[in-house]
Amino acid sequence: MPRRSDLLPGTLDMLILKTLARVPLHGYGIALSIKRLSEDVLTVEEGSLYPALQRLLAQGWVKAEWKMTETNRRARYYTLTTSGRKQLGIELTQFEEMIGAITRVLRDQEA
Amino acid sequence: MPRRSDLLPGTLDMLILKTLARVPLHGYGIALSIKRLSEDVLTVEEGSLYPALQRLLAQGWVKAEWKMTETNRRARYYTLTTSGRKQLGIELTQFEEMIGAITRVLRDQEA
DNA sequence: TACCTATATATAGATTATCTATGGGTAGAT
DNA sequence: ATCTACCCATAGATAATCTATATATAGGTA
Repeated sequence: MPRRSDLLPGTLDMLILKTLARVPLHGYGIALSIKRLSEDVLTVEEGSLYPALQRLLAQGWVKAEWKMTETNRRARYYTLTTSGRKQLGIELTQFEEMIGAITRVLRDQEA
Repeated sequence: MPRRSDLLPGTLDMLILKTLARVPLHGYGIALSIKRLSEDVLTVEEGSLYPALQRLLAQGWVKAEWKMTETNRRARYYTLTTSGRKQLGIELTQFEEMIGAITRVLRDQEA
């Protein structure tokens, strides 16, 4: 059976960085944002989300800060760093190049 | 460091099925075709290609036959089966849905 | 002859990203 | 009191890809 993923593997970090490029958010909020903007097509599972945030922290692409939410809960807010913004640009470029290449292969007519 | 893949993970089977939907080919020919049509962006490594072909065989989405090439070599030619053609349709639909969803998340303006 | 390059198949093992499952905990509403 | 939505996090399983390696041959060239 093929891998029925909730995400296209390799795109999660880019999606998170892009989400944080708009506004700092906590993990749960990031997942909600991606779900809503994707119109429920993309679901970021907790077991994917938190390890991804650890990766991004370790790379220095985001920084984290504990705060209270508007609903009065402890939450860890993530903010994009300067190098994170640069990384987002790199990943967007690579992604577009990949999609362009895949599209060429999927086109019907031979070269 | 992020995973610098030669492919977007999760798309290889679809690319192979699509390639075989045009014409039966041997493994090496499939890799060349994808490389050329993608204009050298996508490189299918041997260690990815042959396991993928085994998967597709095991699923019954392709069948294989040993033949001689025009250059007089033994090669295993793969042909898309009926269920393989159906599977290709499924994967194309899912892929387009995913890309659409990712594009919505990557758009600049909030919903 | 010997060598080299392109053609061709295949597997073992490492790496890594994702998912499943689980655990902990709180605010506010019913 | 209980429930739902909100929040964080990790362990272990699964699966797809890559790196490295092995084998082999056709045809051209030094």
